[in-house]
Amino acid sequence: MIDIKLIRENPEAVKAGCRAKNADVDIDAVIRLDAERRELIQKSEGLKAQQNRESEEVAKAAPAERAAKIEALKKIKDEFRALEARLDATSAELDKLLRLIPNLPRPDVKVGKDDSENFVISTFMEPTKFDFDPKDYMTLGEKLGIIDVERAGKVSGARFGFLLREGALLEFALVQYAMKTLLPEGFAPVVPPVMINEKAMGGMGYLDRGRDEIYHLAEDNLFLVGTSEQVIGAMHMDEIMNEVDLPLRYVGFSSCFRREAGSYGKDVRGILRVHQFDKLEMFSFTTPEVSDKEHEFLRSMEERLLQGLKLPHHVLGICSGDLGDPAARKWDLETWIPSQNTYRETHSTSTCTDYQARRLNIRLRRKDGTVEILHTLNGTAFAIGRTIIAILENYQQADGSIRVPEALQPYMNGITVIGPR
RNA sequence: GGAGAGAUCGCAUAGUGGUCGAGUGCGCUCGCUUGGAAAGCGAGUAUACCGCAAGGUAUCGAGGGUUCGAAUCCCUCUCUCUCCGCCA
Repeated sequence: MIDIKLIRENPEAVKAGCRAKNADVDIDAVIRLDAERRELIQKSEGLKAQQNRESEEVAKAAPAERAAKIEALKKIKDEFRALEARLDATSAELDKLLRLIPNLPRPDVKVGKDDSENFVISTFMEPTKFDFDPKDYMTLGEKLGIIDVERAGKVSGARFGFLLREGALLEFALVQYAMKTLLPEGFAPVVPPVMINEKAMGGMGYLDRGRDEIYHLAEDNLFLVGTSEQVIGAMHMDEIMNEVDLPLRYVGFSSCFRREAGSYGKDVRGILRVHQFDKLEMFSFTTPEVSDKEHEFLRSMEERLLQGLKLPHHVLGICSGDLGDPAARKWDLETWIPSQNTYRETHSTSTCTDYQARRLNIRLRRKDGTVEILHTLNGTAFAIGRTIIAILENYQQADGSIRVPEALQPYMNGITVIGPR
């Protein structure tokens, strides 16, 4: 949610931001409803004040006058209730519209209509070259017995997978490697719940849009998280943090669940796009003035993690039209996938400025005692499945075996090459 | 899953229809005192919204109801704790 004051004071800037994000929202209606709401507040609170005042007099009144006073107050009570009903309706309507307004892009974000206008910022390493015919990760993974989607189909259905043996070990190695890299930077590790309630999921804004991506456990009214970002953000809702405790950084490890509704036909084979995968996610709470710097920092962490694995990748600047609602700026890291002869998204980092925090009511108390909304940011440390895909394909050898990236070797129980069984 | 108890201002507690947005203690902040500190003394110590301001309104787990008036009475829900069952 953006700040209503911003709309009052600078509606043109908000309209421009919505245009840049291809969001069709009626800002003028918001302004009208806001004015109406404030007028109703003044009227109803004035009436309430009168009622409160005169109610007190009832207690002091002589018994003879009491009945008459109470009779008069009954009228005020009815009037107040009518006004209150109008106020509630107006507020609800305003709130509904307000929630549809996306976060505004930061000034440095390129304006563009969709992903075709995203642009490469930097590139690390040349695409991997092979002096043999490289295979795709599924061919490699199945042959090595470390990925099994066929049996996953048997027990779960399409878009699930088993990671087995060295495949599973790679997951834990990635976790260890990421922790070793991130903990010295002040990230607190966290294993969050993956089932969250309606308030938390709604607070993160995922129920207004994209609801059909989310698994809902109807019997218990719980939702499966699509990313630990949803839990880590919500875990501090309705809290006021002290300025001295910021930035507060977490690195969360969790399974992530996505229905992938509407992605039929895309990436159907293998484990690139599945209903369940594990992910390490960075999350920061910061003061507003340092959030842009923190965003750069999260991106630098992502680059460091990928560079340590020596995986070819590039950094993509996401244009305004391709930003999600909460994001004010986003960078994606795409890693080279030889079998597809292209880069695929493995990492993404966004600053949500105060957009999520306002909905979640997460604030900061300055040293001088003033209170304001803080900023939230998130970034992928590793989407494990996709990173394993990139490792298998880029580190494959002519005989179908896989070299283990040096950075992961300390965590692989002595395994340096994953060979056929 | 069964039975019971509870949820008040950072913490601990008081408060059963009007003088309660709310007392007391602890904590914290500032001041006095001191060579310095402790103790002691004094003052302060929530958030949001509306309003140019004065000020007003709301919030005692959440939502609804009764009443001229609700922390206090009624209903629903959530969470916490204890015992039993089950379990990693």
